[in-house]
Amino acid sequence: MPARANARKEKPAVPGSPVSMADLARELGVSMTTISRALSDHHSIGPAMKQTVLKLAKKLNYQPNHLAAALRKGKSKLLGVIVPYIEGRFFPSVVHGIETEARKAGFSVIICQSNEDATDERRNVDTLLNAQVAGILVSLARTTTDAHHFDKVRKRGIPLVFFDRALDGADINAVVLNDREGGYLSTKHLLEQGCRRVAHFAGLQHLSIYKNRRQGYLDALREAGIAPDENLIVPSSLTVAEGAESMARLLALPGGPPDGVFAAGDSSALGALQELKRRGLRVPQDVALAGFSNEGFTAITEPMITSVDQRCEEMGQAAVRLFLELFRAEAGQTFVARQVMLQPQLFIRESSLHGEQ
Amino acid sequence: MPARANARKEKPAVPGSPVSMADLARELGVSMTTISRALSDHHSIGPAMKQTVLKLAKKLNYQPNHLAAALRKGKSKLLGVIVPYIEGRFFPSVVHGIETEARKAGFSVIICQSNEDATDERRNVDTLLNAQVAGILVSLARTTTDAHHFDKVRKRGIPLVFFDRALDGADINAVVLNDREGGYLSTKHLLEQGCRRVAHFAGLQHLSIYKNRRQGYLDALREAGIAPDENLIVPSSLTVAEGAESMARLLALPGGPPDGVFAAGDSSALGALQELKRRGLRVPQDVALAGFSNEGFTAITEPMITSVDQRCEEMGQAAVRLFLELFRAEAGQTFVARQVMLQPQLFIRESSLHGEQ
DNA sequence: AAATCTAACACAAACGTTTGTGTTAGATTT
DNA sequence: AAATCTAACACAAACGTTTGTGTTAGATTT
Repeated sequence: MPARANARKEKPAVPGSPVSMADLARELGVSMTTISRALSDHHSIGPAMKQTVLKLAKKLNYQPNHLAAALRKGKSKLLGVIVPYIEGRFFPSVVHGIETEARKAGFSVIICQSNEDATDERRNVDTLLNAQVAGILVSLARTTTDAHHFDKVRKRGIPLVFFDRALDGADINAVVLNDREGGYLSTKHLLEQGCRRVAHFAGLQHLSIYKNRRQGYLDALREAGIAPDENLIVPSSLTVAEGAESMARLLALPGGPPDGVFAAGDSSALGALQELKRRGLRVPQDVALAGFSNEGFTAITEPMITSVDQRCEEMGQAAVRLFLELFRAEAGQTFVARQVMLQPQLFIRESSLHGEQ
Repeated sequence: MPARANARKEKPAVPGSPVSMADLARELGVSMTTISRALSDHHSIGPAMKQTVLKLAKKLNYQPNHLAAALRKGKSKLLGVIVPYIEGRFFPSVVHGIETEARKAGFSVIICQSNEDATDERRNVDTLLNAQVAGILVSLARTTTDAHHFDKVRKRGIPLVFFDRALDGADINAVVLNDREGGYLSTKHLLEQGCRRVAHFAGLQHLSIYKNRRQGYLDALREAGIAPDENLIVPSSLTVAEGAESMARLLALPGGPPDGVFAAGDSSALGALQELKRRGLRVPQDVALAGFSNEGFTAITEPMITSVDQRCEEMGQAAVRLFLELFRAEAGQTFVARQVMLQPQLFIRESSLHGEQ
């Protein structure tokens, strides 16, 4: 038997429990230091010993305990993600992108839902901090106005990255879509197709994404020398039902119906489409339509609906990359907060193509 | 100053770092034991002391370190979930159900994607074990045939629950949909609508879900006294394109076209619908259609497509509940493996309703 | 030949909890 | 009045790592 070092009480390995570094050390008659450093490829361990340790680790099926490592190092390999909900197309796709990109860097993602509720969101933040995550990626709940619960995160020096729905201000890290550009491209396209009275289903204006889409719409109008008509801008919750309803109201407008609609959400564009078809109006000949989000169903309806793609997966990836930069720069000094803006892509489909019909 | 107990080296609290139990103990001049037990409402701590500790914890904004607790207790509050991917309707909804239910019980969920790849799945299992999860919920990758990587999980005594896509065998815990019943209900409904030649788009037969849907189809035919016609059973990857193609082939059948189709997936039903419309055939008058999964688009197409709902969220919830039972019974002896079977729900829509058209 | 360097390891403390086992003072029982 | 009990705390080890600081033997330099 070789001399056994650094074993405080020389316990035998208990068969059922998973094998630890102590087990490897005992087996080889070396210290745990050597095991730990051999496994992490430290320079002070000889190549022969490294081989021996690696081989034994494989043979005994040693599995490192990340919890213990995280506790000691003060840094886990967990990445927290808070989304309003996991449904529809957008958030699942972003999460997909996040998980894929995070795993490449060796991080596991813990996912939380805020259910669009600020209180739940606050609880989520605490949960993630208690789980000692290395960073937090968050898309704000609709009801979040007070953002004090994120102060804790910064105070602890934990990287915080917003995606899609971010706080205002220049001192935050965020990945967002250029919603203004999306609104601009969409409206400009409708105008190029010959529309002169383009209406807009506008989302809740206290959310910047909807404010920006509206601004893009206005910019495109101005560029075309068309004065915006307040009657054509309809505040909306952007549901299917409200889309249909808004469409009906627009058709009854004293100034005449619009010849195009840019909806800030696909569902409301769908509602409008259904309403138009019910009335026997043709899309796009009578009214051209464009939505936002590039939901799966936009390629299925008849006619298919033109829409703005939000680059969901790229957004997730970009958020993780930004986190990684922050994480790695941590040791350094003050990192300048950065906003990454993704460019939207307009998918032109039948609902807006006059020439093709 | 009160006497300070149990402080090995009497370190002052360093301002930047988060407050620990040691800080609370120092502040109150009691032992960490008292702090820990006061916070966990242990009976050997007096009510007055409990109040004092709780108040101070709140005042100093003490946040427990779950990692440390998990390390010491050998039990974390993390629940691992492995899904093939996070997209479409099914898996995001199940994950939604899982997260909601898990959080109620104080668990956080770590999510992994296998990308339908057995090797990734194996890696996911290791990752989750290394993260010391309290349990694993998994829906198998399509390519998984060898399931040895789950042996480790059992050996460690960690609850393992399959959902939707499970291994065969009676010694596993699983929550699945009664796919046979789904196929049966769907086909029976088509027969009741007057169909006599019902075709079936069948998925990959090595996956039990598709085998069972096919069996349900056969059962319904037999019950109606109709001999199954092999020409009407089309092996399919269930994509939109293949659905259209299969439909075209069926229409050219020497024995005449079918008057109904039960597709094992909604996308292929959509493909069939599109093909029929291209050819000027009427749905459901010429050919009635029913799909499977109750995807969002089934309520949007014209006509809307009849489909079987898979109870995605209930499945997630049921999987978590089963995990919790296993988790809590752990201390006890052998738990008898259980299979929970959810009953599918048929959503009848225009694509199959002869009477209504 | 003495002094210095380097490679390759070991010591031991530390991360922040939890918990089985003392210990003490006061209350209760005999 | 002595013995026993209970309430309310403290001691100290432990979970499985990581890491700054020794220590030693052999190689290299002066």
